[in-house]
Amino acid sequence: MARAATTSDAFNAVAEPRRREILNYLAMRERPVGEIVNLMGLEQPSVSKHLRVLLEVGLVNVRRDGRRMLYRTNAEAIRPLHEWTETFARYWRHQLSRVKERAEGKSNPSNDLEPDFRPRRKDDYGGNKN
Amino acid sequence: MARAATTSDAFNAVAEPRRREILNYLAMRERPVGEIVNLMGLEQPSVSKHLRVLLEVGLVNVRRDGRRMLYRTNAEAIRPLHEWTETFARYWRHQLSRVKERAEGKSNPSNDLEPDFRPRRKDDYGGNKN
DNA sequence: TTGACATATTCCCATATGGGTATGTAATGT
DNA sequence: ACATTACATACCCATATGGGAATATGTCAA
Repeated sequence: MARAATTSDAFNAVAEPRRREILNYLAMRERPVGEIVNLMGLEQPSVSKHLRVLLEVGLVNVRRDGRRMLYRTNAEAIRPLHEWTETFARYWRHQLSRVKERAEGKSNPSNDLEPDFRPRRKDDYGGNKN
Repeated sequence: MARAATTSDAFNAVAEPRRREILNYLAMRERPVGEIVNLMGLEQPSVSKHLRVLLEVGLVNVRRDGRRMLYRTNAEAIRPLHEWTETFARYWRHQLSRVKERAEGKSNPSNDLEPDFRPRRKDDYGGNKN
């Protein structure tokens, strides 16, 4: 199996930075595709494809206006993400105290391998690479 | 270019449902890898690989305990996601009124192609497929 | 040292990608 | 009907994937 489709849900759709950018643009007001193409330095087809993904997961709406298609962010669809992250809020509010303690000096010399994890390999032990 | 690496940021890392599941498990308390393997129906190597991704983007911490590795969610790293979604909160709070209006009957008969977008293709017009 | 246990890493492969280029299609103007 | 504008799709390709199986590494115990 490969990675899940970007259209499988909002989480996958917003994983792409470009799409988050688009959602930001389209949140304040609806815009035609061409305008987004100008705002971002991307080719029109790429923008259209991103919009398609966003549309499929319901993150944007469209409306036709003559030959233009006016897209707009459907904020409602972002709510599930907000709610999922919200369930962790109580934890980071708790962890604040712990993080502060640590910053104040009680570093744990050798235990606690933290933000940069461990060496991938102790040495080049000659496993057949590639 | 292909899709961005899952390790490029928290957004990409949490796009994978399994990883969100893991984050949920590890939020309440730290757990050894084996326990996660049992909780989810996955092989140990897969779990380790997911944990690696989460570790690289700082979504979890590790601590060694004998031969076991105890992982735990670092809620702090989820905050950026929470904040990004939060910027849309004011929009969905606004849109509520609009959505209600629509539900109450003023449907826009033919304009407004909405949650199911348009036909991909009018007919099979014989472009050389594959 | 040897063995067992707990994890991590490597190797495999099918699949979905995002970008660009080329082309199809819909709506408008003349 | 024809040209033009505004998008959408098709096609190509390099790349990163997630899963399983096999294997390596690290730690403790006897």
